[in-house]
Amino acid sequence: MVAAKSNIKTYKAFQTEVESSNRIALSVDCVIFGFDENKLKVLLIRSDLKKYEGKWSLLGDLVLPDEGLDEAAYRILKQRTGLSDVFLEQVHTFGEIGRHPVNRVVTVAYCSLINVQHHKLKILDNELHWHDVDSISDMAFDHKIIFDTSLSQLQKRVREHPLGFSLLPNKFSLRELQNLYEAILNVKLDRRNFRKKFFSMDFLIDLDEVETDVPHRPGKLYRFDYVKYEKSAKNWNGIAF
Amino acid sequence: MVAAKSNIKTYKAFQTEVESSNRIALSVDCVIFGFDENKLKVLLIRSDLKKYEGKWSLLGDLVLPDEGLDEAAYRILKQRTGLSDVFLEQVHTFGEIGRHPVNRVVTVAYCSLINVQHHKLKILDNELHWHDVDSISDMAFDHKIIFDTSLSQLQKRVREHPLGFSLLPNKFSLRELQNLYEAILNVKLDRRNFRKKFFSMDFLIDLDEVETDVPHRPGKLYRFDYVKYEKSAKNWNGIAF
DNA sequence: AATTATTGTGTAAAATTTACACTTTAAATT
DNA sequence: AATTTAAAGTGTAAATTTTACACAATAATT
Repeated sequence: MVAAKSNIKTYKAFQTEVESSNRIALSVDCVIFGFDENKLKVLLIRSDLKKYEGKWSLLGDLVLPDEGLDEAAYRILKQRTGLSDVFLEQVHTFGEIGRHPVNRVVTVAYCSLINVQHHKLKILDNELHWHDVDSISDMAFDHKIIFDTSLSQLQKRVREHPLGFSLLPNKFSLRELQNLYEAILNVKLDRRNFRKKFFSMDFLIDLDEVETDVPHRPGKLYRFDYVKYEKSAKNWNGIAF
Repeated sequence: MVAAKSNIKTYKAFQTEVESSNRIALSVDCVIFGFDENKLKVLLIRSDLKKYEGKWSLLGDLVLPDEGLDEAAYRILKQRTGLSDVFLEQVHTFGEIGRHPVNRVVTVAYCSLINVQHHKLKILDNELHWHDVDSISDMAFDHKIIFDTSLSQLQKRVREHPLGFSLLPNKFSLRELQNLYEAILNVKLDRRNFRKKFFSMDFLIDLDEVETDVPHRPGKLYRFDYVKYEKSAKNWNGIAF
């Protein structure tokens, strides 16, 4: 009796298949958002490719053979900003044929939110620069598309989860929080309704402190209660404005 | 005067960098959802790796050097189901070090929604099988995680956009539509409120036909107005249940 | 003709969202 | 010290959306 035709491949067979296919390079690009002077910013670097000389690009690197994708993104963040322990989320993977002028490079985009006031944050490289998100026109590679996708996703996420706090200093006033949301969503919000909404969710901790050095009545300062948020996040419906 | 130290790399330099790094293989895996007998289904194939013999896996393949990611996903769908022109959306990219037992393979997951009643649909391969989504336990590789991620994303998407229609025949009754939503979201919905909601959005076309061969009062049949949806999608707030 | 199973329909209460203006406070100015 | 300035802090009513809920109509089956 003849054995039934089998579809099962050995390891060897698979390995051969992988090796014989032309390889594709894999990179990670980070869209690093910050918030400063009431503006949403993104951290960019001058392109290191001659073709894109003078253009700005996202912070990225090839993924190392022995590191995961998230890991690669964290490495880039750490290298470029000195920060670890920051918000980081995969956004989308971009793999159009012609997206890189030299090689076939598929890139996994990550969105990161950092607090630019953080004392550890040092922009180590003078090729790096914080750009206003609304003054970005063209960029190197397909990075404008990646950036646009990431910003859209941030706008969506920030309505569903209070991620925005990652962009603020630990202590912040409600005005700062509202400015942040207005900057991200690019809308004007009603102050009373905004306050009502945020107080109705239970994760602002009143610090019993107030702003200093403001030329008017100072606002109270709060911090975000991550613990309470983690617990209540599931049964919260998001922010409607 | 000495020229300032430059950060600019030539094509050559980049190419060398890419080539010298150990390469990572890239694949695409499709989570193909269907809806049949009032149950949400997913199309799986018996694993072709000896290690996972007897386990089921998603439909995937290595990405070819000259094809984009979406393109690769469409190719797989076409090969396995005979269908083109179906809903397809990238979900997430999985790149943990040990996720593939033989090689370093990073995979881009796609979610696809197909109408299993479609006349073109032929499951060509008898290694393929439609599984109830709620009876899936372990799978080959990290495919259970990929599947869970895709299902969660589907549940979320289906509340924001009426994607569900892709899973139904062209003509459907409101009961079928509700069954679909109940199957995807795994909840019971109020019939009157469900109908109200769907009629309040304007993209059901009354076909002036009714179900046949039902042993009770037949329901009216509708079809989905893709054109109207495309126009009104932007200013629609999603489905709350 | 009666039974059966499901379709089709409306309304009232509850919850959420929106629109909107005046008083309070601290710093800066006179 | 009094006045000015700029933003903080606060409540309510209307509109909208969501939820809960029950009975008459219809076609097929008996």
